Amino acid sequence: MVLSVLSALAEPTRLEAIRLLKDGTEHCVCELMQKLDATQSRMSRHMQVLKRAGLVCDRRDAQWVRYRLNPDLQPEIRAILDAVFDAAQAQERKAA
Amino acid sequence: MVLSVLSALAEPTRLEAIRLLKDGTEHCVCELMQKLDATQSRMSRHMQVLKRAGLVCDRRDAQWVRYRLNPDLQPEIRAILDAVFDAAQAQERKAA
DNA sequence: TCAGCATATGCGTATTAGCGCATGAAAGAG
DNA sequence: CTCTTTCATGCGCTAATACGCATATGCTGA
Repeated sequence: MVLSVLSALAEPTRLEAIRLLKDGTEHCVCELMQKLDATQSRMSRHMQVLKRAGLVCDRRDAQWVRYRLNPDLQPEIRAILDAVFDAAQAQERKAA
Repeated sequence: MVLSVLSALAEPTRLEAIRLLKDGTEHCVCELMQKLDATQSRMSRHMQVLKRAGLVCDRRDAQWVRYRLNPDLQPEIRAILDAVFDAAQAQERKAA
């Protein structure tokens, strides 16, 4: 659902998480919380929101849970992500 | 700001309002509330949110206030809108 | 089995969003 | 000036969201 995708992205920490995951590789929660300066429970819950929106999927790997961008993401949803980060980047360029 | 755009779009009535405004023409609040089955105050407030997000602008015309898509919308933001409605349309096709 | 690390979640709380109702404000008609 | 139409907004309520803290769960390794 497009609406749940938009709500999921409309939060700074979640948007940054997706930005990190957009490199296509896996990232565990502990890495994300460090890079995004979030507490553990906060980060975990945000990742649940992204998961429920279908944007990411996770995999248990020993003690860790590895999150990655959902590889089966519909191309149209992926296009939204591209447009969003493109716009964010354009903002940064303007600010500089 | 990309985040405020995403929050603004992450609500069904507002998203539909933008869809209506995407035809490029002006629409008054009374028309929008009829087409979107919203009360007057609800519709008005939703339009304020869209306006604060920079997505629409308004113009007083006699008793009416005509809303239209912000003509100075940054191309990158417009690209988000296109991607969002493209995805929504793809959803509908899948449902059918 | 126990200790320890990584993650999820129940719970309580604070903030925010969305809404209806009533009212205010702008503009036209008579 | 008054009445009507159109739209915005103050107020109060409710629901949803976000958060921290504490705890539970899953896994590893000694």
